[in-house]
Amino acid sequence: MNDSSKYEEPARLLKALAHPTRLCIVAGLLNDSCNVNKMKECLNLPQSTVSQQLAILRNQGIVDGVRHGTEVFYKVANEKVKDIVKVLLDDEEIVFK
Amino acid sequence: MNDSSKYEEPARLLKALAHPTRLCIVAGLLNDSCNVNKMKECLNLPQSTVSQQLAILRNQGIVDGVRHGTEVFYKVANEKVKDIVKVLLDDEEIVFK
DNA sequence: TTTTAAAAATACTATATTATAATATTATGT
DNA sequence: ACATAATATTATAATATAGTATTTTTAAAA
Repeated sequence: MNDSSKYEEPARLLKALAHPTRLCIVAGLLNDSCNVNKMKECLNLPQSTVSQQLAILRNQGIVDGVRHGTEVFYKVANEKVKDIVKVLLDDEEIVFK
Repeated sequence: MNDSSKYEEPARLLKALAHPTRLCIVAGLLNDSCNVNKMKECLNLPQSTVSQQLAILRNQGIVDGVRHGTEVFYKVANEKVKDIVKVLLDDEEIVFK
């Protein structure tokens, strides 16, 4: 039986990843954590845009952030997502710098 | 440099997968090919809906179909996608029947 | 060549996503 | 308490996607 309700959760997960900015964020966090300001510089996007994309990733448990003073450092919080992104991007080294 | 144009193609691929029906179709085609009518029965969706979702998957090279008479048999045409879907769905056996 | 079956394409409404400016929150330093 | 820096939230206009009835195409059978 191919009850499609079974696919709703995994589809939601993929959907959260399926955007160039969000994919770039996750790829950049695969190896090192990073704060929002640095991301926004690297991505050349307004802070609000980056925060919104981070919220979408957070809502799916793909990333999570820890606050250090005024900054929040994000990391990838889902191992399955790490594997998927590595397969998708051919395991290349990606870093925010 | 985290130039996000680099992520546009892979994001498009994920986006095509990121829908319960399309994910279900791809999962169902992982091991065996299938024609549209059988899919539509299994999925309990109108033929036009299934064909539209197949068109989206075809446009990203995720599936392709071969015609046998009036029927078109679809299969997964992208190895990376197979790997991603297996990781995502924990490698479970899925078949249209 | 007309009919029938299967699949694809079209048209169109409803809904969702995207991007970003503006505003609010949270934490720190003065 | 006030100013400032970093991040989050809200509001909203533009654009994209979803679902499906209807129409068209493709191929086979009568």
